[in-house]
Amino acid sequence: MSKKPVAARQTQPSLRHVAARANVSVMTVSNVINGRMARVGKEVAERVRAAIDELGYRPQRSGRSLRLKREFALGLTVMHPDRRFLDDPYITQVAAGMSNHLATIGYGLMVNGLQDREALAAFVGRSTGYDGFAVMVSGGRDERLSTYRTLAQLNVPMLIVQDLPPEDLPAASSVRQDDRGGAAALTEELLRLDVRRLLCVMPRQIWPGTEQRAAGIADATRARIAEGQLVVDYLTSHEEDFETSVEEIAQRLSQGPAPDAIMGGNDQLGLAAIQACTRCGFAVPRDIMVTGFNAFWFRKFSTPVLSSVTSPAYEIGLEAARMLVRTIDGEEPGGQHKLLPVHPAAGGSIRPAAEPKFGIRDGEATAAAGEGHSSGCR
Amino acid sequence: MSKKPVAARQTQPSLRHVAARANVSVMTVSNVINGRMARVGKEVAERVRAAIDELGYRPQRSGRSLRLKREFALGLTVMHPDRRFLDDPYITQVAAGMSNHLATIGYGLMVNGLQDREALAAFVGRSTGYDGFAVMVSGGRDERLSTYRTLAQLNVPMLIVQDLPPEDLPAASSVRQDDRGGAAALTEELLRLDVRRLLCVMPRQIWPGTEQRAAGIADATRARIAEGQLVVDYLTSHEEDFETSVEEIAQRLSQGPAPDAIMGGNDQLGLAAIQACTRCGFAVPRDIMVTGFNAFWFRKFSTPVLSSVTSPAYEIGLEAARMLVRTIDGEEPGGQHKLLPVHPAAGGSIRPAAEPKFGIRDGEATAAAGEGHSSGCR
DNA sequence: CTGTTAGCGCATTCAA
DNA sequence: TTGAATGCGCTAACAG
Repeated sequence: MSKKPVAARQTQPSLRHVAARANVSVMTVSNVINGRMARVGKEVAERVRAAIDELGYRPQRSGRSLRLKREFALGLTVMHPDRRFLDDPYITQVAAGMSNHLATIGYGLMVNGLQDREALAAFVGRSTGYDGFAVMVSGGRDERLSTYRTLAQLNVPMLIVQDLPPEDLPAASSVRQDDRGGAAALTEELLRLDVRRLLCVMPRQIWPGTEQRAAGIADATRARIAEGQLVVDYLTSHEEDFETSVEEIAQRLSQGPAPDAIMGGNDQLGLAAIQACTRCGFAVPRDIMVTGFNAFWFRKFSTPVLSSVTSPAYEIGLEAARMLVRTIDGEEPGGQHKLLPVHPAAGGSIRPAAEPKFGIRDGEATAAAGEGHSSGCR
Repeated sequence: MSKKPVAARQTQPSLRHVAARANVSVMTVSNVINGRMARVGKEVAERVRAAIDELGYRPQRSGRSLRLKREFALGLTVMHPDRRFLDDPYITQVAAGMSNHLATIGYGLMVNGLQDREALAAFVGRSTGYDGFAVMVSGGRDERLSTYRTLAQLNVPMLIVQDLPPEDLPAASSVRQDDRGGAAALTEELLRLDVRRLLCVMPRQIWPGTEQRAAGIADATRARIAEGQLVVDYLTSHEEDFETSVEEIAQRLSQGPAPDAIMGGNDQLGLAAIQACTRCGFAVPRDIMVTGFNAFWFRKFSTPVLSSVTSPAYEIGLEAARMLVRTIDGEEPGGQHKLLPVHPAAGGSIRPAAEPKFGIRDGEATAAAGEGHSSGCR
């Protein structure tokens, strides 16, 4: 029996209400809820559960958080100039992976888009409410590092997606996909098909991943370029405005000597390249081969289906959530770095002979190779 | 001077630490932080601000939440069988709209995907931590209503996106786009172009919006069907597997008499229809006209660009957040219902003459009509 | 203008 | 096995 009368409340019932109703102390109710059945008699537990049901009681996060110094939530912070920051399949897959993993352990995911440094400052000044967060930042490396340093002031575990932290943030973890290796492997595959002139179309809006892909292409082409066996051209294009991309690529195609292959820095640009080829009268893949990167669902919207590289974005989200939670739980220090492999995504925009030889995983590549073939425009 | 010594803590500084450092009481610090400058001397405020900066203090949400009975966060709950629930442009735009509005008022957005009723039950049993939530549910109407009823047990303001609540939930609000009217207008436009046989391709996975679009098509065709001037066929197709959709539509095209137009229940299916037409040797829009719905960015990936209807999904997110917050603040009761207009999104997959006459907004439609024309495959 | 008191809901600690 | 006391960080209400 509680001495203090329970104040009349319009709001949610609390432990006290349940305790009063079940004629037990609040601690007993707390123990029942948290499954500490060793400390509660069976009959009492039943009574408590009945009271919980009758009152529709659900534990209130804020009290629990205050007591345990745990928010039971992670953040996903995206620094990107477009206000529709979420409208990017990469980000949504990471978010879905995080959210789904967190749901299994009773955590929530808070998403935040920061359009500029001003929003970043406001965010850092205000934000609490999670135990750790993952961050995805667009822009050049220096800009990104500065953003990471600012975010580190939040003073909770931070995990960087698709990028490495600067050395002065040893506590920051990271999860990346092997963009560099994947791009190199893809490039080598094209080179094996006698590509002598290659056009790389990179997005104007830089992300860490696209930087790495450019590096991978450079890795794979350096020797041949030196030998004079290969010419690599670059074109920077808006990925946001598809039609503009198509025109920019088409214009380039109509100017100089035609490339044997076009590598898009992502799938959007790969699709734009296919359209540009078609528009200029080149057949894909016969005259020009085309590749994308990430193998998102919309790569199938082209004819032929865009050959690409499968991104484990969803798995990155899962892993990011797992790593952060382990660090928060003190099971693992910060500063961990994971690199997930990428796999070839067969399509019809590379000449078929190439597909089975791509990458390490012969079996999978062969199995997947059939995937795109039925969609040819015959 | 605080009597109780401030315990040594590894964690974040609290008001007490700041107060001790600035030699003031906690309330003064609180007042400074909350901008109640009328109650604080100018010099003292400066000293407090200095202490805040030196300690890197940020207010802790849980204490504030506990005291004020406010979580300063909204939820976005998506009930959909695919674990990659976020991988849908409609949902991401709603989420971005909500998140961006909430950021301006210091609120957070928590996203949740529920794959099945089991996850739903777990969610309802556990979830606290927001002051209200928006919900997007796929499936048939009865299923959806049952989901809304279950979610209503959370006992915080609920706003349904793209659907109306059942009558026994008068407190639930909603925001929708005018799918029915938009689909009807689009259909009428096609009928004006002498369509005598129409094929509607609807997704297998139902959402409230697709249901409404089907209703709109029925509205617009009923009379002509009765007069024997029009035949409408229906095809249900997976939108998830693009290649399968293309094949299903192509098969239908090769079976019976060819339709004059194909209406896709969404943009994915519209794109699939264009590919199916091409594959079967029909020119779009000359032989068969094709439409989609929502006008998401990827509609431009086809040649010709898919004619569609612009969805205000982002604005729906903004409005959802605004309405929920107003209800939470007690400025407005629940049970409000908003319907946002849709607009034609000109493309090349309807014969050009049609575009300017579409819908109400002649000026806008005419202006937009040029948009798609340059991308024809000429 | 500034300080004191009290209590939000919960779980750890200790006592019965 | 159960209960009572305590305090996490914060702010409304009131006292000085």
